[in-house]
Amino acid sequence: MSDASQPLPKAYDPEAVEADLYADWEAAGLFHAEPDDPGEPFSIVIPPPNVTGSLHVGHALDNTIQDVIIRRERMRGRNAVWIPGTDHAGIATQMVVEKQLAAEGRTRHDLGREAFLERVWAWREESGGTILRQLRVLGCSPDWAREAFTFDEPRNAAVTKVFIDWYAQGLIYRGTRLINWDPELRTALSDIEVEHREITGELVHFRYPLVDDADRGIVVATTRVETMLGDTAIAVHPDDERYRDLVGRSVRHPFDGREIPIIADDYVDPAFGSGAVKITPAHDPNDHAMGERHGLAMLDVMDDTGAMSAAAGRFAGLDRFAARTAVKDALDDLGLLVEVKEHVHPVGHSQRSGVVVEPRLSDQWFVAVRTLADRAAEAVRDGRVTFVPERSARSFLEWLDGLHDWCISRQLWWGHRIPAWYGPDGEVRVQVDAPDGDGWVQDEDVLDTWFSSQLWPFTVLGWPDDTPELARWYPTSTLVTGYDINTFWVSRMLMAGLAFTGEVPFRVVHNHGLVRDEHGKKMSKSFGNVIDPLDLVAAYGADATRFALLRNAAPGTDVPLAEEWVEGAKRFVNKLWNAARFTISNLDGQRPGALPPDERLTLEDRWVLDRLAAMAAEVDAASDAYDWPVVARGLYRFVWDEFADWYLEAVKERVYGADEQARTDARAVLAHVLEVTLRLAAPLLPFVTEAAWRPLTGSTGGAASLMAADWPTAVGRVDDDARDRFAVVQGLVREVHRFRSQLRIAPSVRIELDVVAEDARARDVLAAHGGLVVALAGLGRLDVVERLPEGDQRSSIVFPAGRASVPLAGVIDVEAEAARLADERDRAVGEVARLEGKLANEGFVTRAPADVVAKERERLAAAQRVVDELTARLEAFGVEA
RNA sequence: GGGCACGUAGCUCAGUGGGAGAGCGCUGCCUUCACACGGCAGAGGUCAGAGGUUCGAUACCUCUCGUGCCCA
Repeated sequence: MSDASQPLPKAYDPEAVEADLYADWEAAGLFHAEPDDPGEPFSIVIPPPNVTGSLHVGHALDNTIQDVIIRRERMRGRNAVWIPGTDHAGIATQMVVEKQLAAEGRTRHDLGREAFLERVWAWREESGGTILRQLRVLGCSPDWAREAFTFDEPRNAAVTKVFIDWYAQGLIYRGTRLINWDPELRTALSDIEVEHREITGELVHFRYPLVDDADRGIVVATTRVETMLGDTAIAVHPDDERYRDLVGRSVRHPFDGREIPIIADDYVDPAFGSGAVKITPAHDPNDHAMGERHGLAMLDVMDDTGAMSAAAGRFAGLDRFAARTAVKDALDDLGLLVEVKEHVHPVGHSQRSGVVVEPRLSDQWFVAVRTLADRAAEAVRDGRVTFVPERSARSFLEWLDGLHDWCISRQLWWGHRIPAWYGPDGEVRVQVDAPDGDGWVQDEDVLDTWFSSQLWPFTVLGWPDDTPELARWYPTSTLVTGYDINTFWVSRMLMAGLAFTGEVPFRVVHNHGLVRDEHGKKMSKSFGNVIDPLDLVAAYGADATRFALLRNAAPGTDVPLAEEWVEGAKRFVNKLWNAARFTISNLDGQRPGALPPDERLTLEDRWVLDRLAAMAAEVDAASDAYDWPVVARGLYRFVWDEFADWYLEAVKERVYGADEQARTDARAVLAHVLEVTLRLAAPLLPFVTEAAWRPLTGSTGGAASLMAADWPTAVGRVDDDARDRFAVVQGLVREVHRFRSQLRIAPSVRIELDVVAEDARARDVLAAHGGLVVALAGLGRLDVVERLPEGDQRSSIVFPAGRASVPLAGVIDVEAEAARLADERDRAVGEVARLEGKLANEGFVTRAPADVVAKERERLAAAQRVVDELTARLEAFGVEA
């Protein structure tokens, strides 16, 4: 651990401290919670990443936010637990192992189900869960002892119970329905595993000849012409004059001679294409619905690989895309092809394999979601669950409203096997073990991974057993996830949670956005703009990586990230480190403790305590609101612009001075402010704050870590008077700096100043704190006078609370000085004009609030003063006004 | 087509019914005893456009244009 006797390094070195600090926290048990620990319960469950995954920048953001929340809640004294784990990622994991097998020239079928599963488990033991280990590098502090897996034993039993219970309640059923089929992976998918992408394809118009009048036909348009092999109707709009006389008649299928009826249905859009639509109920969701309305035949013309089946006649065996071309050519040969146009349209792709999904009739298991979704929606509407940002709730509700039954069976091996048994006489039983008697065969399929992860918030706490964890930490407090996951997972947890526990699984859903590159582009390998969070940690440290992510992570808003911004965050971390280093090295062993009595606080002490109070209140409130950019900015501004830039500079006089009492008092305030600041920053920047806090407090780590310190509340003290008075000092100091810079006066030149104050307070401040101004502005002398000395060897500085006169005594370039004065005056003249215009407006003076008008009048007077002063000064230089 | 979000400095973003801000980038000066991963100063903006409300609009309302996302 850090050794307080060693001098602190000049530059903060994350690599030198992070691993040790993390190990120390973990060894001290600071991540672990028990249900009977003291404090109000607070719990978070991790959105389980795929066991196959490795940490990408989206995970880094999601888990950093969770870590910030849980660290703060621990410091607030809550009985806080953060439960980590992974999901078994049915398709992804199976694909990983199948790929390995393919490299050996084998398939899973060569191994057989049992051996294959053994192999997947072996892979999981060895390589799975990399991502959780990577979270440590980021400083994440979940309760590792409670790590869970969606496919481990306790979760397994829960999944089976849920399936059996829902089946008994009629909420799970088996049926032949149109589902999304992945012909590559040869499995069903749920609606949400289908991504719609805009594709440029062809809109093919072709003619179906009428049965009773072969010279006449009806033209239809389609982007998937191969599906015409499965057409069982032609539909037109009932009000469409063009086709009115055709409804009820039939067309003849050009390839197999079938007669296909022409029907009328409101669903048809007369304006699209020819106004007539071919209907393929076995291969299109809308057509399927129409087929059910009209009792049409369902003709399935494809097999499970996406190739045309025997039902496709002469096209049998062709892949669906080859068939598309072949059918088009065949129609052309028959003179039935009318037109082929380029057409951009959305096409469903498998999220897993990337291939075009085929809507297909199939025997699958489904969850009837209507009643579950309605209960979930109710919980959102009555506020049992709230969303941050609130607007997320609205689209969530709309989505729930349109939800279709959920296809939960997958034609895979890796996953929870469906507890359904088929008897020799066709009987179906849903139960844990095989029914008595011979000939019972278990369903071959497994359940969708989401079917188990929907149970995550309560199964990780021990459900269905009645555990102390469940009693204590359920419902969980906050779920942190990207808005893109609301439909996938949040909705399902809500439905399942309400169904099985009677309570919502979490009280708050905090949505963050997606991490993008610095121009808002999605990160993608093909685009080459992917940022690896582990590279960031290696180069800039975990704290800087966390800070850079949080700084732009407004609720529900995408998070742009660029490597150079992380570099910027690192500079901030270094700034904090050096402010701490300065403080600690000047304390001479003094520890943070009580502040000096009020009467011994100096102006800068009172000011910094006021700023600290403001920052602490802002950070606290913004943390409650999950407004991370405000939290990050609040800390940044205080540490850099207030504590380091002004307070540390101001306090040096006392720290380096000879007055023993003043030095002790200054040290006390310094130590106090730094210590509170470190506590406020600790959830965001756990490493650098801990590394500074230990030498500051003399802590040796372990249980006595900053991590375990109290979250500061009601710190500092609001002090408007100190703020106003310090502003007088700041205003003058800034103007002196400007003066120097514009006249190129070297810092070594000690400027001497005679100052006239505008009012009594300013006079009082300048008289009492002249020394402070002298130190901060690098002056040789400061005298507060009643009247400024005259003379052409002097120049003027106008600052918000007064005017100053500077003897130039030959050090000044007269031309540069004249230019400076003219520039200053022009600025003020513009200001005067603007304000005069405003105050000349009758409406403004009579209708605006009196205080606003008064303020504007004061501004005008001040600007006029500047103009007068500078004009006089310019005249002294011989410049005409 | 429906819904949501968003157009403010070169880039990424704050912001408020009454004097346009930050970080990065850029320019100049400064190696002053916490920090050159630093200090000080500076340049840079018709706050997308048009109407409306108001004494006053970057902010509130309407429309237009543009961008992104979700759903159909």
